[in-house]
Amino acid sequence: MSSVEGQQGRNGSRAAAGGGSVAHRVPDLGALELLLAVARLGSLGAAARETGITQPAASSRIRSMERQLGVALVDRSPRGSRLTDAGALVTDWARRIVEAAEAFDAGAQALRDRRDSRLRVAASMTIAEYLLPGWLLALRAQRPDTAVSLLAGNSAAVAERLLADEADLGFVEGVSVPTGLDSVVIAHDRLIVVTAPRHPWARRGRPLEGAELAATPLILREKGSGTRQVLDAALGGLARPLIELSSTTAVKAAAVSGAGPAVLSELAVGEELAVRRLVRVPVQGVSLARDLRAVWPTGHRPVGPARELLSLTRG
Amino acid sequence: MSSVEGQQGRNGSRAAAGGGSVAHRVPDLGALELLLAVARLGSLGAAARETGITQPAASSRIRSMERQLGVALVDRSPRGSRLTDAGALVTDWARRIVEAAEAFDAGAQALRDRRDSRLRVAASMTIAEYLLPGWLLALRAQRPDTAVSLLAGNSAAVAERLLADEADLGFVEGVSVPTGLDSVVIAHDRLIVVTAPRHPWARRGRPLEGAELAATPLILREKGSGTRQVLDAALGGLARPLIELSSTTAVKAAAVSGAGPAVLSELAVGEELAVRRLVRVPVQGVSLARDLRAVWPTGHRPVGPARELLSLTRG
DNA sequence: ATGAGGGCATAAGCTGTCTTTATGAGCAGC
DNA sequence: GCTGCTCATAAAGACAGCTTATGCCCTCAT
Repeated sequence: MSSVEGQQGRNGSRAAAGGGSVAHRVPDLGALELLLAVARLGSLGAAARETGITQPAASSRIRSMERQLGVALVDRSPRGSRLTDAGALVTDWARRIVEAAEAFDAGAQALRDRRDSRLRVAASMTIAEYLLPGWLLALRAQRPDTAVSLLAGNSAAVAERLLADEADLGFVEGVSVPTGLDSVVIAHDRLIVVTAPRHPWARRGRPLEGAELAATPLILREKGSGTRQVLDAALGGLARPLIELSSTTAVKAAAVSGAGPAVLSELAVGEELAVRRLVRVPVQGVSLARDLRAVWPTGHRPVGPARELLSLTRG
Repeated sequence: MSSVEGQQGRNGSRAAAGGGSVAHRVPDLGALELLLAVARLGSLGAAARETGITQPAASSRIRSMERQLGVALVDRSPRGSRLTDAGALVTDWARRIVEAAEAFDAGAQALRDRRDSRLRVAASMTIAEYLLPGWLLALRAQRPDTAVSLLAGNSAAVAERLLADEADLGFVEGVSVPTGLDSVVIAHDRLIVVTAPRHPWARRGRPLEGAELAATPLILREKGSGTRQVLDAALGGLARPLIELSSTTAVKAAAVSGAGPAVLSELAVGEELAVRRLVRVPVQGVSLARDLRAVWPTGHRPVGPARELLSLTRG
């Protein structure tokens, strides 16, 4: 059993208006990375070396993190340091933050490197938001010195870039492939109907019929968005909005708060479903699937870094 | 070659040589939170007020974030500020980091509040690691002033705490419910077989048979762990380890690196599957499902905060 | 048109945090 | 006992971020 000793109670719980910022209660990324290094290497000093600081700095940083969290994280001994049980748990949670930060970094770097990049990627929003950072991380692991640039836009914009030779590889979601482009399906996405767990639909026995879906006011992206287009097409142009929001995130938030059923990409709600913040409502008789495709100008099969990235996306 | 990989196995992200730690390339949590506030409120000044700093501080912070990333994030105008296209993308990525930080905070706070907490929770590792932070966040949203304490351990330890009245509500994963406890199923988990995308099994046509699974050396958690017990039971005590590792994370990392097939909880690999870092191998004829249950001492139905939390976990 | 108000930028000074260097102390194995 | 590993402590310096105090720009209402 995890023996977690609270250390000292310094109560800095100021109930600030509007919700206190999490930044003051969570160690910064450097500290979390250091903790991961300690977990992996089993020694403060080694972790310090790896993260490029001195041993006393590491020691002090870990200690102040323990003070901040009010929990002992590592068992120090003259032969090294091991995580406490609580420390192991904290480290697992910390790893998620650091992984998110790595994805952020990979993406941000691609946004920056416009100029001299050896691989220019154009992607639709959903792909750029949810999938590309992971791919870029994988690519970096294989080819650390490949500078990538990223341009996000809709399908038409992606096609335009490719045809103007301003991008080497594109990714689009959607039913049809823009003319002038070759493509390969790299994954499947699906729009799904979700509700808050206590919504009546969350407990329905039988799957939802298309007609029922079309007849119910839904939380939707605005007209013109990719997901809305797919939905409208599937329902015959008849989706009834309960409210229209301009970002996937806003739609999710509204659904979570129980405002009503929402229709969203499976990619966007994986986390929410896993934790049951949202519940999936089965649907019958309507095809809400869509392919995710890699695209390139007809005849110009991807080569070099583009091929590398392409192969990553398919495994 | 039995286990005892200790912490070494935790191979999260190798420090990229030359690149340095991600912490230096990613804005700190405060800056990301500020960016989210700007996105939401449409004004630097308003975001500053909400995050409890002055307008010049916000201005400078956003600016230095833009400098750091090399991308313009915000379109300033005398009527307010809107995100640029790149800024919207960056904000979406940033949101993931902040959400992970919020989960971290919720969990960490529960580890700390041992003493005077009004709700004492005991949970098995998998649940504590993957689900509980989300539940705690939801609980905090409903009842902001409920101090929660968390104790993580195996099923037996959870039962022990409950029976000793050292915990109000427990969560266990497993086939059987410890004696002396009432329980309710709150979710279903399943062990799944995963491989790196280029492993031969990733492209098999037909599902794997139980016998085949039992005959193949697998990357596994050490004997005695919850997942290992379920697997052994399902296969008839016959799982053959290729290597045994002491943490879910280590198993994942080994599988991703292509060392072989691994067996893991569905909960642990949601993200990896979504991004195709791992591929699920269908299995036939073996029941790898397990229930996740909330448990409490027989007769003592959860009341107050415990009931509240329980109802959250079921939706 | 003119003043009020919201919104953002700049400059200067202060404060706190994290860092390094330098040192001490505990434990293992030869 | 010596060497090598570990971690802890102390003192001093560097840097980032904050605040206060301004100023400019634009829009809207009078």
